[in-house]
Amino acid sequence: MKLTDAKFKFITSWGVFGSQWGINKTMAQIHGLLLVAEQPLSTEEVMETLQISRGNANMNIRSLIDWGLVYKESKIGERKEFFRGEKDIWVVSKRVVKMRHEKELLPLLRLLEELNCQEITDGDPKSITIYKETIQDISKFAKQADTMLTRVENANENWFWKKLMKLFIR
Amino acid sequence: MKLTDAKFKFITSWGVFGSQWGINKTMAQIHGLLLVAEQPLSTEEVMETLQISRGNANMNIRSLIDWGLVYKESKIGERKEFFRGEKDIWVVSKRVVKMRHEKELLPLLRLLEELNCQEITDGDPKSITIYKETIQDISKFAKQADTMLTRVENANENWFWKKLMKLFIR
DNA sequence: ACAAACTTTCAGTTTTTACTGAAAGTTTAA
DNA sequence: TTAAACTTTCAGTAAAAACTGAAAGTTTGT
Repeated sequence: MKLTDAKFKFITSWGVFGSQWGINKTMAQIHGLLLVAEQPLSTEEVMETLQISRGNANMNIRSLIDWGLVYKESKIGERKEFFRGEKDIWVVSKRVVKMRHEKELLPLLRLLEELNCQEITDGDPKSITIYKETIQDISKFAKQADTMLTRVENANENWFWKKLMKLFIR
Repeated sequence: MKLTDAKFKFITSWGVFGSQWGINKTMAQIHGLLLVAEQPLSTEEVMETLQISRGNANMNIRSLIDWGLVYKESKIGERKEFFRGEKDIWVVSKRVVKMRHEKELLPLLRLLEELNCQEITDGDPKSITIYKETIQDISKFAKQADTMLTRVENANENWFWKKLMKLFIR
């Protein structure tokens, strides 16, 4: 098998996995491409390799930069921008965790807070109690998850895995 | 605020959060509805409450059953099927983790295994080495994540949080 | 100040995903 | 064995998400 073919296989699959997470296929493919690229690539090279339009390439590269998974670079003597993928997979996952934390858990916490504060004025008292308990349970859980995620986001790789592995070996 | 309104607010938002994860909006709404329902509900009641068609309700309820988030129940004297939501949020998350583990991580592990085995016959030796290292790093990480997830899936709630909290408080 | 080189935006289009509703299938009771 | 009561399926349709490409915007060197 040729190296190029292996890389293409990786990129394509990375796209599929990405789309199973909330990340769109092209965004994941660009990320995959930059993960296995030895040198930073230009927008043109990304467009060409993945056969996508300029707009598409540009938008998704921006997104990846927002996520902290790709960095903008310039080469001396070149006016074009080049893009370098974050290669440290631990850093990549921390960024993804952080993004999902913010976009998925924090809004839930806010909603639960709001529902917890709302006085329920109308309804069968027993039903109200049951409902409040349900919301309380979910809140408690969400808060614990929040604490844990915050800590993962600030953890150091070796320390994290070492501790975590130890933890699970009863 | 009326109890019914609060519940509706919860259900609608639960749908939004669901759709940010891979779960489709209606599936998440049905789940939300059954989370705050005191009694098991019939397909008809779900259809009516969420204003959705029979086919849609049926399909998504099946999905929820597959995920282990909803149980089928029968009431004596009633021919209809009723559906009860899993209320223990810890159980709910374990099921979701398990599902995502199977659908998202295992296929990645298989791909990486495959790429690791493939002999690369053609390409610059140095480039091949770099590529192999990249794949190796990702593999190593994916395997650790796999081990961890498997253990979470089998963990007991109190034990899990207690240990985890201890772990993170340096 | 100009224009070449490059990046960003966005209206229109394509692709993908989800939903409807009616028809087919299944179960139960008489 | 029949039919009523219920569940499932799926072809067609609607809604949502992603992509294209050309036009507008920006930066840089002379």
